[in-house]
This record gives sequence, structure tokens and C-alpha cells, in this order.
Amino acid sequence: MNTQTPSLTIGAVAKRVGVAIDTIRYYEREGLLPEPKRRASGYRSYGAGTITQLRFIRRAKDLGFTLEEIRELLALSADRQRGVKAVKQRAEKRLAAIEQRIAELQRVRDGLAQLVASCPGHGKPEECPILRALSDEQVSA
Amino acid sequence: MNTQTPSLTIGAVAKRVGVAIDTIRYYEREGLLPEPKRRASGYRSYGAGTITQLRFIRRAKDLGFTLEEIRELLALSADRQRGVKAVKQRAEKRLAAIEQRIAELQRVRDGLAQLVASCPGHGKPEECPILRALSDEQVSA
DNA sequence: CTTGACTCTGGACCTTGATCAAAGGTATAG
DNA sequence: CTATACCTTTGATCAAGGTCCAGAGTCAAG
Repeated sequence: MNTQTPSLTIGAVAKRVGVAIDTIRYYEREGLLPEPKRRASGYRSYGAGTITQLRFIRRAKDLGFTLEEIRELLALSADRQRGVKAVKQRAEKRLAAIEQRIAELQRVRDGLAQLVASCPGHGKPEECPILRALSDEQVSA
Repeated sequence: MNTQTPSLTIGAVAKRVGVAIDTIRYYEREGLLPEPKRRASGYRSYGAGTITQLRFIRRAKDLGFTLEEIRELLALSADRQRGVKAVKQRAEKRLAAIEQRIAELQRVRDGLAQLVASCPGHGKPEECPILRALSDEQVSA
């Protein structure tokens, strides 16, 4: 059989996944990646599974999960018997947080857009709606 | 005329605005607040303008601006000597950045929402779309 | 063998937005 | 006068998520 794990160095893994070497070691310290096998020299020796797992982490991070949440997700997915429900719940929680953040930002944008639209871009500072909104009364230092 | 600035202590300002004393000094260090006048004793002596400015900072922060962004917004108002045009331009720049951030978040949300919607919330992990999307193939440690 | 690229460990450092501590000075009520 | 509440400064600490560095060992090519 001899399922030769391809035995990648940390640098090769980093390059493939597009993440810094230091980050890989950091994830290992933080328990997001298992401790890899070592060569006689002490070099870390990775297999294909690590690539997969790192990509998982990166995608989850892109979706706004914290490393702590990702650690949980990894644990849940490892629990192959029971994890799906919990996974979905986490994802829903994340989704709600993102939607709230979007709503906030839209509020900000609307306010700012209104100010920008109502500012002629010239004239007296006292009449600039943007400045007026920023400070009804400005006192110099 | 003698426009007596009310001369508030830092503690009084903090109480009025609802922010910690430490935070006010921190903002001062970070350039979000101008250095206030001092009494003979060295006490910071604030006027009404500081209240206004702190409220502005707090509002902006509540709206999700970072302190860095707020510093920019305040710089806009400091620009009042240099013209409304520059002010409007900077506001537009900020607006564009916010819109970009919203677009990013919407992309993330859409991706996550789709995953959540397609996950039944039970069954085998191999069939959970969320886990599958995160990692096409999971390899145990 | 030599060179240059790579990796190892451990720990220091970075950013953001504060918050707290220590050691001392000041203002104010009673 | 004294107590104590409040002020000053510098500097440490926190969480997150890394990033960087020194000094030493290792690997592959020529």
C-alpha cells in the first residue's frame, strides 16, 4: 500500500495555500492545525490534508469567522456523527452578525451620502452641510 | 466680550459625555482631541467645544467608524479654513470606501446565506453543504 | 565542498481601542 | 487641618491575529 504522504515542507505548503510560513506555525501553536510529522532534521513534513485544512481555515476566515470559531468548526466537523446541526447554528449566528454590520454601514453611508449630496462644494464653510453636521459649534484648540 | 469658556475638568467632561477619563486622555494622545488649555495646577481645562467634539467621536464610533476614520473626519472639519471643496472631496472618498466595504460584506453574506439555506441541519457531515464548502475533503489530523 | 535558499526555535513586536496601575500633586468639604 | 476625591504622568496590559528577527542547522545544486 504505502500511502506516501507527499511530504511537503512548510514553505511549499505556504506557497500553495497562499499564506505566510509564520502563519502556519502560528495556527499550529493555536491548535488550528495538528502537529505535523517531522523529518530527522526536525523540518515539518506535511501531507495533502494540511493543504485542505488550511484552505478550510482561510475560507472560514474570509466568511468572517474568528479563529476561535474556526477551531470550533474544525472540532465539529471532526465529530462526524453529530456536528451538522451545530455547524449550521454557528453559520447562522455569523450570518446574523454580518447582516447587522451591513445594516449599520448602510445607515452610515446614507447619512454621509446625504451630506455629500447637499454640499455644493463651494461657498462659505459656515454653510457647508458636512462641516455643520460634524460640529454644530467648533472651538479651536 | 469675554467669552468665558466654562472651564470644565476632564472628569466633568467625561461625565457629561459618558466616556471614561482615560479615554479622553487617550483620544488626546491619539490626536482626536486637541490639547486643552491648562490651569496653573496643570489640570486640563475644557470648553463646550470639547463636549461637542467628543459626542461627535462617540456617534461616529457607534456608527462603526474606526478612530483612524474619525481622525480623518475631524480633519475635514479642521479644513474649514481651506475650503469647502476639499471637505467635500474627502467626504466623497470616505463614502466610496464605505460603499466598497458594504459590497464586500454583501458578497460574504450572500455566500454564507446560500450555504445556510442549503444545509438541512442534520444528516452526515459529508453531506453538509457548509462543511463541504469549507473543505471539499476533510482529512483528520 | 561551497553556496544560497530554506527551516528550526523562541521570543519580541505590531495594531486597535482602550483600560488600569503606581506614585505623586491638588481641590474641596467639614 | 485633614480626608478623600480627583487630578497628573508614564508605562503596562489586554485580545486578535499575526509578523519579524536572530542565530543556528539543513538541503540541493554546482
